[in-house]
Amino acid sequence: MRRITMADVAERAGVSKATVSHVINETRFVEEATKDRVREAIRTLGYRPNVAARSLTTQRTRIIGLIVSDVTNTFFAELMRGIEDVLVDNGYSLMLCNTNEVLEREEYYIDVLLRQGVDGIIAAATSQDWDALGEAAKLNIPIVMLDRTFENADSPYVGVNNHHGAYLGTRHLIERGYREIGILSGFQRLSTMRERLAGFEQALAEANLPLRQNWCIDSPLTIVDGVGAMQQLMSQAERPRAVFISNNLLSLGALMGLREMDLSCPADVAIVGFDDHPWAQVSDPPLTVVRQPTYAIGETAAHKVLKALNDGDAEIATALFDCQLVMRQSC
Amino acid sequence: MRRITMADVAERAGVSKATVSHVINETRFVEEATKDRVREAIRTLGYRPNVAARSLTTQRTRIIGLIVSDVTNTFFAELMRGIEDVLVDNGYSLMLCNTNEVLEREEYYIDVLLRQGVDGIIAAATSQDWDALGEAAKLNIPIVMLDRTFENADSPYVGVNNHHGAYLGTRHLIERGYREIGILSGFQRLSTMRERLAGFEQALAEANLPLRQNWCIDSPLTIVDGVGAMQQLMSQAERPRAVFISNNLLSLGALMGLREMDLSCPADVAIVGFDDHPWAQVSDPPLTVVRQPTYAIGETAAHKVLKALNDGDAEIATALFDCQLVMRQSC
DNA sequence: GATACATGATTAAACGGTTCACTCAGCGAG
DNA sequence: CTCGCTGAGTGAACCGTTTAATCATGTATC
Repeated sequence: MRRITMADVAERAGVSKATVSHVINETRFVEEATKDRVREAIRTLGYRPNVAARSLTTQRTRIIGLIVSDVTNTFFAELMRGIEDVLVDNGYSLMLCNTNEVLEREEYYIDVLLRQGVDGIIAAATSQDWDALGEAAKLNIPIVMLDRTFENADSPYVGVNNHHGAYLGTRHLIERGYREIGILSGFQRLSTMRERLAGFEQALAEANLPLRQNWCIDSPLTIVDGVGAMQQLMSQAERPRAVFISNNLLSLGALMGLREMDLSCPADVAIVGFDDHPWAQVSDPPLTVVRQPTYAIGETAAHKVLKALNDGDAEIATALFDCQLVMRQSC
Repeated sequence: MRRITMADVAERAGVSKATVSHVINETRFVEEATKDRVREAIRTLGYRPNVAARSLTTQRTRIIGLIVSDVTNTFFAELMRGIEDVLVDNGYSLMLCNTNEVLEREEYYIDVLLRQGVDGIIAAATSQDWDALGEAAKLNIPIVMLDRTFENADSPYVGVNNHHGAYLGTRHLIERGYREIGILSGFQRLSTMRERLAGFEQALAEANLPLRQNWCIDSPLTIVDGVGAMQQLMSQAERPRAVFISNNLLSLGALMGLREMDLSCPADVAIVGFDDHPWAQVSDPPLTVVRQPTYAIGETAAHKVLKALNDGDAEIATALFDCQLVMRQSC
């Protein structure tokens, strides 16, 4: 069965293709009677515009590319939900690109998005410079940096005040009386991780506590790496009494690691994590965490791309949200 | 800056557009020397084919639409990861449609996917009949049902043997000596939920245990509803000593609900959940669950759409995976 | 009655690829 | 010498829209 095209509709309604187009897009005045005939034809024929053809002429696709590093991380999933909700509301679709934090895959995906001709890109990028995203920028495609950014990224950025968040969490540990504090952190190439480490350091410094390098562990942001990192930390001769953990996957891994070593939290070591997670309420122990307004971050990011798309010249500002300390029982 | 088109490449390489196309797609023999000139031109000009134009003639988009009900549910996220991994490997892109389990949104999205001209659809549908997906089927777009299916769905289905999974979980409770067993289940309109309930019932029947209606609670598949459902179950005069929970979000909610009521698991009530989750290992107590091979299910679903796309007439079979009981300490 | 101006719709040229049918040169066979 | 074939490449139609330019009609103006 041949696809129904605009020409079919035009013929059936006894008008020209142009008129059909104008009825559909409301781009010119068309007499009510004619409109009715067109709409009637559309309905009875079951006509559905072909977006490929449309994008070919309009040079727009109403697709936004979303680059994230790990969809199975609830943090990103929640972000996606926020983004997607505002996109649907505005008639945009979302093309998902999951990079697993590997650079080549990110580059590949950016190329795909450009061929696809996406109207905008929201990126929780794993790359740390303009090499990959620069291609998009050159083509004047609006980019919004999500969760992380990098030096010279002149695109708007939507995220949280990581420095302050980590500061908050660490200070909480200090206020609770802990003096020997370590940190589990991720790739230092990620701005979030650098900022959180800095916040951690500031809190220690203000309290005149020493920063011990062997208590600062960097690891990839996965659960298994979290297990390893925590065990590495805790198998030292002198071990910390408390740990600030910069990422929710690492927190989970850390909890598992402790279990394997038969250490308990907070008795043996206290924990404050970054990013809240529904399961953090029922874990053993329930985790004290620094929470980000994740869904709102997603929504905001989406609004920003759309804004850039609609009033093109407007300068889109970066948006930084505040974190919030959620106290539970891990310290 | 004007977009670079195929004509530019052709001119620069001193050949026709046709030749350029053949070089790119390897669709005819082209002399090595000519190929080189073309490739050189592509590189120096930074040419990137326009997929909209391409799809317009080929009538294919190399996009697969994925319909899921809740991206923040790790189960679906993991499914997505599996799907996406095989799609990238095959040069396909993924358009994400998150329905939040609301029918209208699903219908809207299906329409969007059809306009977009996706090549195939993988759907963890919320709809229970062909009303919504039928449109796609009529257009001969391959559909793969994911996780759930419905009566008369003649599309291939990829999921697990839910009946047996639930049976396994319930029997485990019985073997552990529990006699008063309830169930927390979801929308009965979803095939998964019906099948799990049936498996539960069979296990009870085989053990000659009564099925008490007031111990069978149905609720929407969200955490908060899980809290309510568990509390409803446990605030009865006579309450069960064990519960089989058909979904991971409900399990989490149940754990929270117990906590609020100051009941402990497994002392007051034992739990076996459905779907594993990394956090289930560190929850209090670590949850005994029926695990699905989630990532593999996703991969398989993706392979099936691609198969349908490549050898169009081949009959694509349904794939049912087995579940596995993961014993921890909640019973 | 001629001119100008709205009004509502049409025509045709893009948009950027793919692909079918065709050309052209070179070569071997009869 | 002609014919037919082969190998490499070209030309142009087409895919289904949007949109600028144009047109036909009716109405108001002078």
